Amino acid sequence: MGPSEPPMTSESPADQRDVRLAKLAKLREVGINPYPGRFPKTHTLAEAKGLPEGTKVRIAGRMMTVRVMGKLSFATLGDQHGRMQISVSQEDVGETFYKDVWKKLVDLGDFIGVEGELWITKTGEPTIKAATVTFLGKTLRPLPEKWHGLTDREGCWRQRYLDLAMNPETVDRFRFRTKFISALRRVLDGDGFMEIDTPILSTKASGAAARPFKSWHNSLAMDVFLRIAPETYLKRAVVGGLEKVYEIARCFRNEGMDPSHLQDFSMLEWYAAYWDWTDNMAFTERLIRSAVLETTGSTEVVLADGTKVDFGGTWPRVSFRELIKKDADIDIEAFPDATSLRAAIRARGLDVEDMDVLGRGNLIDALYKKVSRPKLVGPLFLCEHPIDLSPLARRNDAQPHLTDRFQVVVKGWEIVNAYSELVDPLDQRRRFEEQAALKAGGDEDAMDMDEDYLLAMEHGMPPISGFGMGIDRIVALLTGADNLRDVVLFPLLRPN
RNA sequence: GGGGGCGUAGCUCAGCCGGUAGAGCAGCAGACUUUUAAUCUGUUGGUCCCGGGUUCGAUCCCCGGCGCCCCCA
Repeated sequence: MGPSEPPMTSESPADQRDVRLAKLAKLREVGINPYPGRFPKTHTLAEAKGLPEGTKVRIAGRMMTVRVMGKLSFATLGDQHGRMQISVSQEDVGETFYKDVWKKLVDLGDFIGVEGELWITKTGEPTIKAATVTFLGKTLRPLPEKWHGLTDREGCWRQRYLDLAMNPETVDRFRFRTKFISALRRVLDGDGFMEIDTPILSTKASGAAARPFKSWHNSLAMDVFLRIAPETYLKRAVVGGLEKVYEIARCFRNEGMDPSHLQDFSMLEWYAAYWDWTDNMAFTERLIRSAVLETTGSTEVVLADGTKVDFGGTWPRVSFRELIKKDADIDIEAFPDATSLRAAIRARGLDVEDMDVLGRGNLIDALYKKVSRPKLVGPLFLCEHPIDLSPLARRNDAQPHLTDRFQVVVKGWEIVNAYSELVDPLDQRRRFEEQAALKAGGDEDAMDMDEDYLLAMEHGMPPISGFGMGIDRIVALLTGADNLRDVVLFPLLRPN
């Protein structure tokens, strides 16, 4: 032992990390590599548990608990799929190894490999009787407590690896996320959609009404923005003749955070040529229903607060106008501009954030979010959005002040936003101009003019219907999480 | 932006009316060949989030700050 390593005696108190550093040095001293290169396993722990007695196996995992009783020990190993008991006896592994290595140098949290055969203890526990124990990775810090695990919510976010190592339900939640996304991919791929990648960094944050993150490209010497949506690029692909495309796109919005909004999040977007919004609604119901059924085993889901939501069958269609009329007693059709609508909202004694700077579209949206959305359980389709709320959506043929658009709302959360796309380049130009004017007037969520996208549009678009879904949100709903950070492995937090 | 709450050992948590801190687990030393939150004996470990203030004395009261949560705008 070197001079810098504290002796492990009760007279010389040491930090648990110091104790483990000393053990690490000791391992090397006795010729054991604490960090070997590989360990071929024959079975996962879950697999090994189901084998017949007497089967020889090589298994590996992290030491989760240990019970040393003189010359015989039991320990629990943990791997990605479960836990399993092993037994280590002095008789089998030799007195020197047992006393000097197993009892003195192996800590909870260490990775070990075990070669041995399966037996069943008198309490019926399938156990691997170790013929050899191999060191696979020395830990320098203790794991959280074996019984309670890591429960501190902030701790789980900041040190997700500990949350994963200690709490099986956390692993289950993230495994669900992965399975759900694969289920979505499977339906889309099976329906002839092509998965493509579009830029995350671009010179224009387009495709949604949101504030972007801004950065600087050194060698091009220009501002770049992190995408707020993949929309305009996916539509450029449709211009090029890719008729059904989708992307699972990480998007970034430099806006307020709350339990249902993160600054970076995953969105599924697709675009289908020759479809309209009603085709899209039918497909949306089918996609979500089948992904939910496949991953949860039912179309009915219980949310974090106990509310039951059923994704089966046909979901109700509710118009934007009816909803606001019902909840705020305001008929938005009667107020064709922001000024009159603002007066109507004030006359009902309602207050909406940033009321004086919002355009009519965003004003209606803010009103809906205040009076209606929190009450919605769903799943339901919210339809007939006003045109000034939907700068990229197609105008309805019969009611030109409305758009062919729908959202899916579940428990007050917007899960999906979709519409028949605007494919008329001249109409699109006018709407960009209106948005730019709103932005100049202080509506920071309004959109910028996007000439490059207009150029693509002018080369011709077929009828298109598009769709966007917040992956994090639906996964949170389906897993009973009430904060999106519970379904993101490593959420952004201020440094502690 | 406003209001409320939380922050104590590696982890989970106590801590009364202000008297400089405890438990369980983990760790360390020992006993123990069928345990599984093993048990038993002994024992180490603290920037009580940070900085001020009040006080003879502050984990506790006051002010400011930091991190996180919840609610509201």
